Amino acid sequence: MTKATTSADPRPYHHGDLHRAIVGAALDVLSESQSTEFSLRELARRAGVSHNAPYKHFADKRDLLAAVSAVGFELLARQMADATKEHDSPRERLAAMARAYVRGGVNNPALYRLMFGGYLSGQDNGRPTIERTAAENMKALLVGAIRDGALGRLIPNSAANTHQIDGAILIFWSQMHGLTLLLVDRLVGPSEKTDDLSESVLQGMLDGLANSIPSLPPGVWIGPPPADSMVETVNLRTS
Amino acid sequence: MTKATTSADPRPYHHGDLHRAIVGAALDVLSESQSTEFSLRELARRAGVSHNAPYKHFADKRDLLAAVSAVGFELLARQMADATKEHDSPRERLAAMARAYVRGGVNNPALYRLMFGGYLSGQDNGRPTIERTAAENMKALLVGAIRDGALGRLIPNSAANTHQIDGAILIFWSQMHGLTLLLVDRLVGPSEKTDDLSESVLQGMLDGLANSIPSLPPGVWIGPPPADSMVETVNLRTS
DNA sequence: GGACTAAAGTAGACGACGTCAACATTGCTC
DNA sequence: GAGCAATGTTGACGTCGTCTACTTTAGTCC
Repeated sequence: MTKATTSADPRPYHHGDLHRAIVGAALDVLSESQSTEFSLRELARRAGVSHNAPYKHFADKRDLLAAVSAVGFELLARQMADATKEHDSPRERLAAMARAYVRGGVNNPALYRLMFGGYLSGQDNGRPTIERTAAENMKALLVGAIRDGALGRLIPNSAANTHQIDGAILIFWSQMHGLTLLLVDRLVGPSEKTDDLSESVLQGMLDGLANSIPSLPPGVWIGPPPADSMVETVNLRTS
Repeated sequence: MTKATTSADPRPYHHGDLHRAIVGAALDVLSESQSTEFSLRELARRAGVSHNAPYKHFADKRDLLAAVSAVGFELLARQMADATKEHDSPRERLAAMARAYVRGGVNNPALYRLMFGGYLSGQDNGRPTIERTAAENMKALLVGAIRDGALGRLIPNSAANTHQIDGAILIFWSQMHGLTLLLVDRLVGPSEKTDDLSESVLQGMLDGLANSIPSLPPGVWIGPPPADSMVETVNLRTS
């Protein structure tokens, strides 16, 4: 009976959904302060909870950051998917995706940097699973658009074409990723022209891809690394 | 006379060149731990100096990080310049630059992330001067290669062509920057194929640029933002 | 319906960190 | 050779991530 359990106590001992509340607070802080260096304790404070409560939901700070990052990937994928809905031609769908992608990064640089900045992906134990699947989903969107003919011709989903599609995706993704980060880091600007820049960079890229899609060297992967490439870093002491 | 000043004391009270020593220690830690989260105190320890000595040479941690980042830019520019020396054709010079650029990032991800990661460029008071000039130098290298005909034709240095060159640089830079970061974040791999990937991505890009160099929208800048674009964020209380 | 248990939250401690202020030592200048 | 500015040291403060031990609550089983 340390605190009165009077009828209208607004704060019960148990929060109810602290996991979601903490992630939400992190997203808030991220977009308010635009800095990736916030403290776990502040998130707890915002959620109206003791500084140690989050540890019941996240193993450590990195774990929390991974959850936030995963939400970021989902958000971005949704924005890209939504953007394509308004268009029919594959070319325009891809362009809309590009705009949405770059815009997503520019609108919330801190979140984008968290997603791609590599607090995660530290070589000790690769990118957390929750994040990997979110990133995979995003990649699937691109595959669709390119296969449907964004490059001026259909690319049926055969084994041979897989390499072509991967080549195109690599170019597209790295181009947009690079543009986004240059904008975010203010090495290119101004960011009000984000859409124009996306469009002209995309145009230059498509001109190249329409002529020849470079075939990637064998053994290359795009997206989160395949599981077998991490065998040596996995915990082997389960035997 | 707190400590004996005996003849062969290996550590004099004054270090001699602590500034350089600290930056050097930071570069060491960065490439050893591959984490951008090292402590000022550890650098001091490595330099064999009290935890507060660095403050006589750097205003704060951010200031130190900026110095390290500037060295990173200089290093990268040197590697790019060296790489071009072995080649005559503009196309090959640009390709060598691309390889050197991507390789530089992949060989020291933590440093590359520090350079572009945005501890700096926080919107409070833009990127530190020391870094800006280093980044400008790097950009100048690209301008040279592209002007000299890397796209298959000479682009004389006229005012009209400036926009074309900037368009080409934007595409080139964001493409290589994006590829580098995808490799660094292990979203594309394996990194042993860095050179192959650089080459095929470069090829796809040049095919596009050879056909049409997109003209950038007016008012766009590439490289560190022009001084006048930051007027509003500058401290105005000096009046 | 009441005891038991596991989940969820709290309290307090620890060492490390960035930074500040006060002090000590040294090298340079007139 | 005195004085001063530059450089280094010591100790302190508040904050952080994380650990351990304790308390409160919700659900389950007889």
